[in-house]
Amino acid sequence: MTEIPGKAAGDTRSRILDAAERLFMEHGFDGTSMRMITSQAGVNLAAVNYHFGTKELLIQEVFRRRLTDLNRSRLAALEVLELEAAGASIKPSRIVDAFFGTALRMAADVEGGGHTFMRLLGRTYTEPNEFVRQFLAEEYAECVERFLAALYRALPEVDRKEILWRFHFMMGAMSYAIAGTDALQLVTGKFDDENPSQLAPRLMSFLLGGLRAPLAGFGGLK
Amino acid sequence: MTEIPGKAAGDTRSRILDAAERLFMEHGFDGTSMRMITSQAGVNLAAVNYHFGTKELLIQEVFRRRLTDLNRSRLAALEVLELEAAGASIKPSRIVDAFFGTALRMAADVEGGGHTFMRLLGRTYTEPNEFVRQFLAEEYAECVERFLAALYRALPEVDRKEILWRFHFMMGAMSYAIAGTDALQLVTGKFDDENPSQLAPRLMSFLLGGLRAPLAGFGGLK
DNA sequence: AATTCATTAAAACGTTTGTTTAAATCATAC
DNA sequence: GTATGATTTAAACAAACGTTTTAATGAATT
Repeated sequence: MTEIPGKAAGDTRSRILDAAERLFMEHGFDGTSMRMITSQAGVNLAAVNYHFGTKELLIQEVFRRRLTDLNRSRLAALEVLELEAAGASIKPSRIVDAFFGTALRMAADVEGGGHTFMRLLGRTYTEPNEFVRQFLAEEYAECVERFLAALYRALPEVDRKEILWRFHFMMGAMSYAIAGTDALQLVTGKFDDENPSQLAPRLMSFLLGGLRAPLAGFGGLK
Repeated sequence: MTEIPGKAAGDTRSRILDAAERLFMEHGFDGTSMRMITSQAGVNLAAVNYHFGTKELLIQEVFRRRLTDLNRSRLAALEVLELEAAGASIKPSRIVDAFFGTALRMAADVEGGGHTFMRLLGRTYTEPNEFVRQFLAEEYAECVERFLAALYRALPEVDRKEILWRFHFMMGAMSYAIAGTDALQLVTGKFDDENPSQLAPRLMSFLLGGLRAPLAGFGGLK
């Protein structure tokens, strides 16, 4: 049971997960081979299959490792808000912060790997791979449901379908802001020199502006 | 030079491009094999290499075929606005519509393939593949530069860096809204039954709300 | 009718893929 | 110290990959 420095028990597992996380983020799932992962992790090729079974199960574990904590933190933040409100209505901005702000704070953790993971997660929302989509949906189901319900209560005068759309839009803006920093920086001449510390307040303000925007369908469109 | 119905000259090229477009959208670039493309297109395996050279050049052609028109339309819409204004300032909402509205109108064209392409394009913004990112950046450079300049002129009192960020956020919200409809629909119980006709006005209203949101940094943060 | 050039067809190329096998090595318990 | 179970290692597997090659087919020109 003694932890040996340099090569502790379970060290191989962690090394694989860390290497896979970074490589999946950089090259995608199909673009990352088992050999890339194991050589980056400094372990034998067969180690992935030994510890995780298959590549798909490794992908699943890469997500579960962090996603469980993320959504637990989100729900904990929401519960704090609900307790504080004590039955009264909660400001939508607080709810948005509990969901998106929590993710942004994780994305700000560069050293611990949270930044890498959030970039990977952002890309995965639009991942073609059916298996990954299915897994993500299940992992998110409860958390999203709870937050949507909270928003419905906080905005009782707004059609629920509209809230759903706006939640969708906010997810997109955040995912892309975290994951797609490479995309436009070539066009615009790199502007992430101060990333990601300045991202959070800017994005939050944008999201709340979008959430509060007048509903479509006033100018004749419907 | 006579066009023969049923199997016209260049028909093979188009069949390949159409099949590749759909398959890339569904399975990604690495997840789509040459054999998947050629069998879906009903042509011989060697046809892709004969007509396009390599898989990478095929990918490039899939994008160029539609992207050139899209950005041409965007720039044309912007020029109309600038001519109408005749030197006076242009409303930011008009500029946003010229850029994002044009894309959304293309995405609404389901039969002509514009919908498929825009979903592919949205996914590609966060594409890990270095080669694809580089190509997209070059293809977008001029158009983005022109629109950013227009927004700078329309909002002279706003720090240009802030405008750049918000443009970035808007790109994310749109890309995700078009490309990622599968992602959350599993969670939320599918809501694209009326897609994509209702998407455009809702998204435009959200984007404008975000663009007009008060800048971050009031509450002590900077 | 013969020739020419573009296109299509079938088969094979060498690599790389994820996974498995079987032997070697390790730490721990008896 | 010997046995045991977990882990690591090296080697090999069939399958799938993008691409190339060589021959057959097509239509238009001379």
